[in-house]
Amino acid sequence: MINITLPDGSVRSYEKGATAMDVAKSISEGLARNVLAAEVNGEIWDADREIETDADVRLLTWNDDKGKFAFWHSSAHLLAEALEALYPGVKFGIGPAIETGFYYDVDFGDMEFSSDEFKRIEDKMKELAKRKETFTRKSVSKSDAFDFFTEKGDEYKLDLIKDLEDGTITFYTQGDFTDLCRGPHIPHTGFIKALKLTAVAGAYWRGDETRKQLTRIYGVSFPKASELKEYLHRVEEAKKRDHRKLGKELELFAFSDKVGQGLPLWLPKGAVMRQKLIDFLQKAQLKAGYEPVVTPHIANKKLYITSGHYDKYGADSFQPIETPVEDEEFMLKPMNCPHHCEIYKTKPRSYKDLPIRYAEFGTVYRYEQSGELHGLTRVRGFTQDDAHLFCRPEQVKDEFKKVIDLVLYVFGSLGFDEYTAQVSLRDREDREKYIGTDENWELAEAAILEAAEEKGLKTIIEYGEAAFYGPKLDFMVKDALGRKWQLGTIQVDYNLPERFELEYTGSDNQKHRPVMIHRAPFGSLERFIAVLLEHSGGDLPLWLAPEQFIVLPVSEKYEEYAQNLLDSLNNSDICGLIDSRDEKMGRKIRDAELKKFPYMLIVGEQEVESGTLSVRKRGGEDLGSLSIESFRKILNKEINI
RNA sequence: GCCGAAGUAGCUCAGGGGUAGAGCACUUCCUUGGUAAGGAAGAGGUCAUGGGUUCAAAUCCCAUCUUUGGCUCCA
Repeated sequence: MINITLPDGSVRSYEKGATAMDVAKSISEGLARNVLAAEVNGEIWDADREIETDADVRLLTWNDDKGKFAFWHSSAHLLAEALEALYPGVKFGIGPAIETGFYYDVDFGDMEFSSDEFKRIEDKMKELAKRKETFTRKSVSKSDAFDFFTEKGDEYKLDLIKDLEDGTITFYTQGDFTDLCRGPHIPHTGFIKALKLTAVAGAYWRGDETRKQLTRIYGVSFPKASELKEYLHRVEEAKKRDHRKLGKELELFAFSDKVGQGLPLWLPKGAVMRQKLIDFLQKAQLKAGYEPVVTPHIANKKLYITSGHYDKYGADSFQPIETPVEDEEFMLKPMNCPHHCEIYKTKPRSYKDLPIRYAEFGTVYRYEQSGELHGLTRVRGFTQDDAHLFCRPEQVKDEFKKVIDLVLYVFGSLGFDEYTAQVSLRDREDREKYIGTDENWELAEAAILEAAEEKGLKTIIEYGEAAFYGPKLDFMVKDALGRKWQLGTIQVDYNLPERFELEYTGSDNQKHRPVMIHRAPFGSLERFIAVLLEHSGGDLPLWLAPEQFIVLPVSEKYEEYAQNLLDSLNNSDICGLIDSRDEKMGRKIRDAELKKFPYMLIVGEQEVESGTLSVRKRGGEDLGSLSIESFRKILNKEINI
């Protein structure tokens, strides 16, 4: 007999070799029907894998992320089984579960694969699912595993086996399909009641551009048809918050083929909103001791040769602009840092001057691959809310902490409470690609980790994600569809001061090298606005809305009253307009709601007589009749963030 | 850049080898109104661009451009 301890602390006895499924059955039939896998002593197991010793067991269902993971991973196997049945000779790469759903990378050989095939494959998957095929686990030796896939002719699986340790290799079989797999899997394919293939894409084998590109087929699956329906509904709802759609509807920005791809045009309302964000941050930065500077959009190529950027990115950048007469070459500015270094160098610096903080809303241009461009989140011309801090080495940590405060202030003011703070360090092995000494890197990495720790920031550490010149701390926020984007960034740089030979005179009257910190709380205005739109669904906070209110006269008889109201409310912070169309109130309100005006001011006979205005908030809340003064107070209170 | 998908009126989209369609928006007229669409009439398109096939191409084929889902990249 063995003792199984459940999460609630209760202990039950079972025959040796009992499975998690047996445990579930002993509790209730209903639970047994829903068990997808189990956590046995912290390890995820198949529900039907025999337990030989005393163990802590947690049963996993659809309500556990790990249960979903097993479910989707099994769905990937089901996809592979269907593909093998429909396209004999197809070869398989990897087929994991992802955050939502699963994919499988496959090599169709010479066949061109398109999403037109989805229906056929889905039907086959459903047919196989109905057979309730069990997933059978089997341990195999490395040589047997080699033999199996050599005979099958699947070089991708052989490539994977090559890196596995003998004795740890397992196969899973369902129906006629056998895959190299660590598991675990759900009890049988019948659990998969609803599924949909969602996308097809090219993906390089092992993520390596130089290797063969496989066909990646994405899908989602669910234990109930209603959940698939709900999922598809959620996706549709998320698309309504897409910043590209909102940008068009709210007339914030546009693109033009003639201007060029990835080069956003800011329309009047978008430009107002953008300027408000700039003013907001500028104010906070002035308070925090930053000094604004301005630098040109082009610079001599020599500047980037000095900075090292030309060597690193020159070939993949917009190419130099040549002057008509002299033999000179200029580059479009891809970043502001070298310019700020030159500003630092305009006069000798003392240790007493540091830290120096130069800030610039600097527009930069980068040649991004055409396939990478995406709305406002990935563009070729964008404005960074950039600043460079020059400080003494012992000031790095303190400055870093102040920047964290500023980033959190910005995020807090705009309602980004769900972000990931990612510390990007060097690759653990490959250190070729980084410039600067090991010693400096270690100092910088330690400074970031300590600053984040002292600020109580919950971070995740990514090795190999550092910039080539230094480690960084990035703040990532998800868009409507769950894609992660980097917004705020703080980066330590020991390299540029070296290359530009920046100096200050220390208290010892000796020359010393300052440390540089790059930072941008928004990241770029473009990307920040994109993510802000997706989070707010276009319902911008009052202070950021391009137009705060719209006056809706009940008929043209009240036009003059409306105009007087508008004149007395408009000022530098508050701006509105009148809807004087010959339309009924219902229509005017509907249109104002669609345009996301924070406030609608209805004026008709009652208001004219009493000298008031009737206030409706965006979304429908009726604040009733107010005097102009009390409405102005409401606006001012809400706007002073 | 690579693998898929798409491009028809200002917007959202239907259609599809034989004279280009709808709804909304727009213009004019009627209506003078009270918290999410009042009514009528009108105007609006080289069906992304360039080639090809055909008696005939928006429709079929090829190329290019742009958008888009991924991959790789991201100073």
